[in-house]
Amino acid sequence: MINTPSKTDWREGRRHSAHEAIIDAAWSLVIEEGLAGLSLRDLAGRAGITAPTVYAYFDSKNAIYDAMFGRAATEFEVKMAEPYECDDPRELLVAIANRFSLFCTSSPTRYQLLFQRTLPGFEPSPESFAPAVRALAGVRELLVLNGITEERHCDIWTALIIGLVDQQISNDPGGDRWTRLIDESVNMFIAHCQPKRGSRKPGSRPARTKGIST
Amino acid sequence: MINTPSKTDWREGRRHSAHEAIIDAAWSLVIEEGLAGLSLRDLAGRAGITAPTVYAYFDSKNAIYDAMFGRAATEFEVKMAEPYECDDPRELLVAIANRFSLFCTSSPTRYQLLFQRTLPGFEPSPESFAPAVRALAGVRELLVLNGITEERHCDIWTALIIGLVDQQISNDPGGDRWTRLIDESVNMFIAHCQPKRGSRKPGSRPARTKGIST
DNA sequence: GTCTATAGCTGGATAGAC
DNA sequence: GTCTATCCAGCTATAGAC
Repeated sequence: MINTPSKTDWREGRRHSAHEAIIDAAWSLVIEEGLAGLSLRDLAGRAGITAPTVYAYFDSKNAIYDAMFGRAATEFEVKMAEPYECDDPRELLVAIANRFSLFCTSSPTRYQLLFQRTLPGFEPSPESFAPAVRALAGVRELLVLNGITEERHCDIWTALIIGLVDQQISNDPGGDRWTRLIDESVNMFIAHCQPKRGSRKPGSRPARTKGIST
Repeated sequence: MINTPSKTDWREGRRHSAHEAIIDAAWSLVIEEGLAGLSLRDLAGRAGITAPTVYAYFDSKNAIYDAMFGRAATEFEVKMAEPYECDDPRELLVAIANRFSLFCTSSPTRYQLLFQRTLPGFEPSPESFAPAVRALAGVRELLVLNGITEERHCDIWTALIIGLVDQQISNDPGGDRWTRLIDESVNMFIAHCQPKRGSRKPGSRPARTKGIST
């Protein structure tokens, strides 16, 4: 259903199909009412249609969540793929962590849908999930640039950044009590993963890549 | 309501009041159906009573969540306060992190209620929250034992451990991909917070305590 | 595609007899 | 305290006219 936009030009002609307008309304609604507060009535009202009309575009409520997930994942990929202004590998790591943090804190609801699995019975489709996977592969590349290739170090990285973001959103929403610790945390992380680094060029560290792939 | 057990012996005589039995049923239900899947009908059925009878013990559904939160917080306090078998401050940190991790992963639903705020419109009462605060104060003490007193270091600690637990529960439920990294992560953390420590006795490091209290 | 109307269900919460 | 019966609100989803 999502992949069959009925041949009308929903990309060239109007730039904004009814399909997209519904997802617009859905996002504006869940940002106010929470992820679980999405009802088809309210959604339709906000989109300027009636509830049954929604079913002309989506098969079910979960299909709407899936489209919302897909948009969020695409936004994630686009945001993370923007060019960086620095070259130093360490600063790149700080930059990507800050960018990730900003992406998450700027919309906790989006963060909740993308990275926490709180909706009962909802699983994103592979198509909606794909952009997020690509974005995370980009993160992995930056770690490699810093000579960090071991699986467990990558896992510590993701845990560290997610932990900072999670604490920020949960315990100091709107503030910066945890996000301001990103720079220091990256230093801690790098110092651990590159203990013997002096002034050598990064990326030249021979590290065996053991462990499973993600 | 919780603090007025109507004078009957709900601690000596039967060891298990009806009040407690309902919370038992509530927990067994949400563990199967998820936190949001708690309905008064199902709950009553599981407790061997009818739905209206629940209102003889709790004023509302949120009051039930609050009692569930209170029990979880007490379990948390009890578990974290158990004596440790080691004396070395670093090993104490590893032990407490592992204990916390085990507590969370052994019941993701309980973790979700206690540490993630996912229930719309529910806020635990101060009385239910108190045990969790006391338990976290114990964690702080262990950090001080390691000479870690600065606010930002404590915040990095909580973020790091929460991040490991969160990734474990979200991306490898039932496994140990992230929890097995606790020991190494504690090393990373301590190396950062105690950079100049040689063989000096821990706890004697003079550190100014700046920052707000929690 | 969009509407009105409504089915069918589940939820929290209450009334009142016993 | 516990029950039966019920209210009322909300939800997803469908039927069928236009």
